[in-house]
Amino acid sequence: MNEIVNLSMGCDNCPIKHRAVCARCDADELEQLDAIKFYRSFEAGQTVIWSGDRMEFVGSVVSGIASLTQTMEDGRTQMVGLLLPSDFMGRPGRDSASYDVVATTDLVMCCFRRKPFEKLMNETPHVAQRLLEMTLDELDAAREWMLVLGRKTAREKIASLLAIIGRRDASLNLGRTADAMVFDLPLTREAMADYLGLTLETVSRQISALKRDGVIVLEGKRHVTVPNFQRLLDEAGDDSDGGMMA
Amino acid sequence: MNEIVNLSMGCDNCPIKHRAVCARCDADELEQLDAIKFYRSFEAGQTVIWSGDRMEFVGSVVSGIASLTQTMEDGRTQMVGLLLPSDFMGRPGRDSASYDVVATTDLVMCCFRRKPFEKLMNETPHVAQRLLEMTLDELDAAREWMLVLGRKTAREKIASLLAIIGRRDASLNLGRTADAMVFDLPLTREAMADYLGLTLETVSRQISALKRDGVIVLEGKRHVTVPNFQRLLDEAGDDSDGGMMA
DNA sequence: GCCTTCCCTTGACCCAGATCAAGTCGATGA
DNA sequence: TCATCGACTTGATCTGGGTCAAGGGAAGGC
Repeated sequence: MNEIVNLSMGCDNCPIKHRAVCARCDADELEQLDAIKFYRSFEAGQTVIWSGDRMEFVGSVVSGIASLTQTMEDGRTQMVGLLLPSDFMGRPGRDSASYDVVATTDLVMCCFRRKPFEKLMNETPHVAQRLLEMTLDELDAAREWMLVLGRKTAREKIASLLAIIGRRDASLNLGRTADAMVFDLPLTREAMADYLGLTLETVSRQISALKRDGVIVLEGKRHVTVPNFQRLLDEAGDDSDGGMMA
Repeated sequence: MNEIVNLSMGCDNCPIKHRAVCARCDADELEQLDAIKFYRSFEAGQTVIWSGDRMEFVGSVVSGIASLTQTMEDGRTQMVGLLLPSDFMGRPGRDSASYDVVATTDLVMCCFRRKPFEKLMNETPHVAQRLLEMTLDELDAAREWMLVLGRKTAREKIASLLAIIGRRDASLNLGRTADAMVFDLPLTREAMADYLGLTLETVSRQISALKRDGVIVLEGKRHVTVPNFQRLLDEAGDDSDGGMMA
């Protein structure tokens, strides 16, 4: 695909209008944004932009998941962020991408041409205000993740990731099933390993171990049930409920 | 100390006026900031604020270094940020601290009462604009650090940290000595370990190894000379010159 | 139906870095 | 002058997670 698509979608019925970078905009500002916006969709596995490439647009994830990764010359890679629906991609004021951005699932993005977007940001405060909030949240998430990467064991890392994905899913799918939590993993074992600073073999082994110990129940390779969420948090080494995600 | 101090210092001769959160402000805005500002100094080792404490002020580091650390219940700690001169502490809109902030060296901060600062931020765009820029830089630095924590070896981690400290020092102390770089480590071995996700013994061993291999020259325990900066970057696993810091 | 491919699991072995344990060095103070 | 203390170094040993290797199982193509 990688085509500009017409989704017959406007801002009115946009699923992320309350959380995206445009959430604070008034009708007039939305109109200005509308003039420079277009939708693009990507298939799972497709690269949205390569690190170092010129960045012609910035934008919001409407649906699906994208990952930000950094790569060393010798091929070691570390995922440094996950873009979930409503998250913003791109840095105003910078004209080349700092990370590889890859669609982890099928992905739809609401894009803005970069130059006009920057201009608009300087002229109207609401976009910049919201972007500051979102960036501060991302910074907190990144710092939370530094603790995971630097100090947690492999088992704790896996439990932390499951807790984050589970919590996010619970907040989106209003379905709060008493205390049994059910979700599908949106990442391959390899992507999880890249996120957690582990190898895919270790990820697989630790998931098997958590399953064996009854912390999680697996159906197939991706469908997860967490019978006792507090138990999962204990395994993650988190006090009470720390650990938000972008 | 921990006292409010009068440093007979105004904004005119402030050493960080070109890089701090107030860098974009005009005379009028500076005056408004001046009305809610005060200086505080802390001795090396003193805690500026504990995670979870109510945050009465936000502010900029004028001189010295502070560290942000996260701690798990069992005592494992991870440093998640270093605040260098001109860096901003505190999150507008949040009323309790998310991390322990500790003065790593003697420290002077230019503080603003939080509530009036937030109000001012909503009314004037220049502070918010600058804060957004700074937050985006910090986010990049945090992500850079995630690669270090997740994928680098102990030796590469040490080399990365030395490169960062050295580069910062070079940019402050205009003294760019051809290509021999000289600086003092502002961190103990333990603080380095906390930053790098290592133990202090491993830090000590790797520093000894880099010294033995001629990558660095040590005088005493803190004074470092880097005869060949490119060599250090190679040891850090960085391509060319990546790895900024906050 | 069968073959390929991708994703995942499991086992055997190894090593980088953690842990445990003694020191060394230099500053401070009695 | 000597004791103390904090910062650091170095050695011996252990172990969690990496590496290498061999498969399994489900989906898609021919």
